[in-house]
Amino acid sequence: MSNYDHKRIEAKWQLRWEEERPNDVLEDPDKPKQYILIEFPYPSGEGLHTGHVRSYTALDIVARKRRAEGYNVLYPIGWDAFGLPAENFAIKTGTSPQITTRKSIDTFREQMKRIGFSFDWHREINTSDPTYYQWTQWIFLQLFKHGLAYKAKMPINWCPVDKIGLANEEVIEGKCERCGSPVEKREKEQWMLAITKYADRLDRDLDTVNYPERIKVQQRNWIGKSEGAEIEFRITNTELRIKVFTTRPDTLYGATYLVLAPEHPALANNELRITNYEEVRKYIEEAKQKTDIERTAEGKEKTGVELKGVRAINPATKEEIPIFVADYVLVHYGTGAIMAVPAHDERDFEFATKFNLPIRQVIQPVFGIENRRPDAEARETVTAIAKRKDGKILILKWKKQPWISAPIGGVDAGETSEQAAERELLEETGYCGKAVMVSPITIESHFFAEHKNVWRARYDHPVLLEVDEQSPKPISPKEDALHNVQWMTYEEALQAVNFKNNRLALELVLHKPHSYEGVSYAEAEQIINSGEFNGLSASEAKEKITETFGVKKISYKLRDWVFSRQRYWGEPIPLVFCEHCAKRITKGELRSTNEGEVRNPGWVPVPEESLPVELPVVEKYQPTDTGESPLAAISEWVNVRCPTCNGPAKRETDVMPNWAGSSWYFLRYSNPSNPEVFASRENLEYWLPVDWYNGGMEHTTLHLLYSRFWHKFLYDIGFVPTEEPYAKRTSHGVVLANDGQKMSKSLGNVVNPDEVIGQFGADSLRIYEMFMGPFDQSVAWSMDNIVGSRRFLERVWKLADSVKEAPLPEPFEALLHRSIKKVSEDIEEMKFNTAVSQLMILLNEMETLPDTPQEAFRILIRLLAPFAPHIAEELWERLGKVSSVHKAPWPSFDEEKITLRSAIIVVQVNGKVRAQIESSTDATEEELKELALKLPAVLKWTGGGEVKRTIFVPGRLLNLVV
RNA sequence: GCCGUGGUGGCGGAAUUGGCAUACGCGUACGGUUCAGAACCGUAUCUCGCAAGAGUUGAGAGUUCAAAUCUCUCCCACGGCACCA
Repeated sequence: MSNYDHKRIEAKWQLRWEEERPNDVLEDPDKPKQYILIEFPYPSGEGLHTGHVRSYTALDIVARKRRAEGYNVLYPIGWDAFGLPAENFAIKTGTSPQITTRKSIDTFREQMKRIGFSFDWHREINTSDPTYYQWTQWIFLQLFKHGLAYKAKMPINWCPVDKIGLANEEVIEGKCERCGSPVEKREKEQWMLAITKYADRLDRDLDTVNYPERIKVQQRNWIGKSEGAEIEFRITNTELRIKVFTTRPDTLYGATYLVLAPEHPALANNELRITNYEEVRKYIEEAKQKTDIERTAEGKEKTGVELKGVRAINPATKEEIPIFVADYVLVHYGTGAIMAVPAHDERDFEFATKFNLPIRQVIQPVFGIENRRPDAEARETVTAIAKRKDGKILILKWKKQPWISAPIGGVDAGETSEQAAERELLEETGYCGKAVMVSPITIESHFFAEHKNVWRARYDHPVLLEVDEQSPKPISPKEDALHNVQWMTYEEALQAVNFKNNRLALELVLHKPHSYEGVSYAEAEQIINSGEFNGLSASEAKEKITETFGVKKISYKLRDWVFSRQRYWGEPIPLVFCEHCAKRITKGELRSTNEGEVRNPGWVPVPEESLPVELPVVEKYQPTDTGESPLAAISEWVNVRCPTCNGPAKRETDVMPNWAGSSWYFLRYSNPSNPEVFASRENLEYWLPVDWYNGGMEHTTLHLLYSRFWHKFLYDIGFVPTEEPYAKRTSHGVVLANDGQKMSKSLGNVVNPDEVIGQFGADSLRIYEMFMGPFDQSVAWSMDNIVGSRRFLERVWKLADSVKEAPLPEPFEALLHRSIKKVSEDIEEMKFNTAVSQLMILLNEMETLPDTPQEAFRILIRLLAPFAPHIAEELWERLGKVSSVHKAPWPSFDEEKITLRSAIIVVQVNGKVRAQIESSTDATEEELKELALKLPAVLKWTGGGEVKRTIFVPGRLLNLVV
């Protein structure tokens, strides 16, 4: 037989698939469905990237396997075609994005077909196609109508180079994500989407989906939910009140000053009647001019100005406390104002130290703290020891400075998951060791700064010893969850324990502080305490203090989505502004049931039947310096009639961000050419949710969150049948260049898949990309290693020559069945590298057989088919099959046949391998022991001595302890 | 600083209910084939040691008959977030 000629074979089958379209699917209610999805690419001018190939091949394998298992599989492809590169290219060359995009798409499509992906090409979509973005605009209008889109003047991140407003998500370390230049702040009218209204559900519903933990964690962090309270502070000389948000209402008695963000509205026109307003105004101006990097680049050095002539009243202590403006407080979080509790917050502590403000502790860990090492630095792990009512103890750890972030309930601050589990256990069983409100003492900050260990110094140091009922022994870290303890005195402990490695837990039993330099405890208690809340646990205190002085409140880090781009190459926002209607709505002459119109007076939606609002052809793509879209220059497009009053009106010239089209594309795949609706209910019900969605980690906080938001909204208004779009999400690692760096044009280390295909073939490329390393980890490309994959396929090719009707030898049959199992399971777990490895092992074994049994070879080909579809198809045909290998059912395995009848048992003496015995799998311990003790290799090490103990793992191992 | 992931031969990596560490592939060496080379085939390939043997999974300790895997104390790399009260 001829040599393996990948060019001929791949061309032949690609042509056949093009004609026969085996992967175009129709909805078939009688067949179970599988919706397999990859993130559709942005069709850049650079062509397909090896990273695309890795991800698409992986899910292609999954899709092909699912088809072989009898599922009706939807594996679609499309183009996320709006985006900056095409527009920037247009600015440079004058070539319209429409043209460059079309060209790029053609290239991508050709490249993909050369790799043999089993996409359903008849469902191809393109976000920049008017028949597609018509529906993007439609969805936007629904958001508008439901009051989730609003125009707001707000400081936005402005990139002076790209001349574009950026979403927070697009600002990386204060720099523009695209060009890396420092981002400025500008006030700009922007369309916003109220994603924060969905914050809670976006967080909560993560429990219902199958995403990797790290994605859930990242999303949760991004949403940043925190529960707390809003508390009002009265101001001395005005009627004004200032609201603060805090997660620690239990520390209210320790609030010794207030801080407002520079942008806080109460500061705008000296409403507070500050006597040093000039100074304050100057500070605010300075803060505004600072970019985000500058604010953080100054390190942790806090700045601020006291507002003279006004004071706030702490509602709990009734004390008058100073107010500051400082830029360490952010406007857009909480209420833009905080109550500062320096004793229990690092930042407040730092500020208070610098400005010499009182620091007042109000929370005390109950059972004290334990230091693993007596000389431990402040930032090391500290441990709280809690004693339960039944006498058992728990050791809880956190990594914080105990006197600054006093642990709430022992662990809340910075606890690990393990500790959380312990806490839950605790809460169930009930223990008496939560932090309590104590009568606090006031110390002056200068004193505090000099004596940081002062709180520790107040405790006595008896020793806690873990004691087994029978024999006392020092605490073993392994069993530190729950155990019986007794309490010993320090002297007793010294005698019972050896101090090796200081592995002795010192319990710092809580005592009332003895005395203080200058202030006795008794005196301190007189000065201030937590009043009627003394003695409560911190969590109880939170509840009660919130009830008494404020209201419960939940805050999120997530901010509303800046949805406007002053650009050309995007979906036009389908709204017009009508001066006339604006006036009538504000005056109340015009009533609208449309929440968007009410909320944004004068903004009128383009009627749905007039959609799409098509992107007009322009001559200049350059955005203006004032930040307006190039669309603003086309007066015949801008000037329209108002859909409501038919008066003169102007179109919105901003376009949508890239994220718009990709927020719902997976819905369109279910019904891609429907002119009536974005997708029919029927088709959505058949295909949704997406069963398996793979993509990059870089999209976890942007695309993934945005599309979940849109989906939930569409669910709420009754257009999609599921609350979550994706049942399962996985992510791929990045393919790096062989130098371990990111592939980039400027570094000249980009690998072009076309070249690899030319030299080695698409099948080799696919196999290599799967074999190169764990799918979810980054791997560097290697041109040297790819030959291994090529050789593997060549050997499969050659083996076909020796295929005969031949029986399966017994040990080989076991391997065959084990291989089916391994490959099947590995695909499901995305362990493609070991799946390929198993195929290699199987091939190696087959090569040692005198003849290649037909049956075994056919199974090999079927297992190989998802990975290397072309060669598999060709060999399948050579075996005389008329129908495609991709239509053949997935091989099944027999668990019985996997277990070998005989096995090699490892014999250890004292845990070291000394010999091997070949025996039947079901041999008993006694039989094997007898055999083993006759072996010279074993005798040498047992020395004929008595075997004290035997450990036996059936079918695997025998360990003799002498 | 916080959160997450990872650290195993010359290289990519395998092995996780604790049970033969280094599967599979690359590279390298030697041999075969060849006029020669490429390709291909075979053998070898963690370290020390002639060998018997001993050591080895980022470092150190612990638990165990047995640890890459579990526990503790550290170190390093990568990714994300970063004054979020």
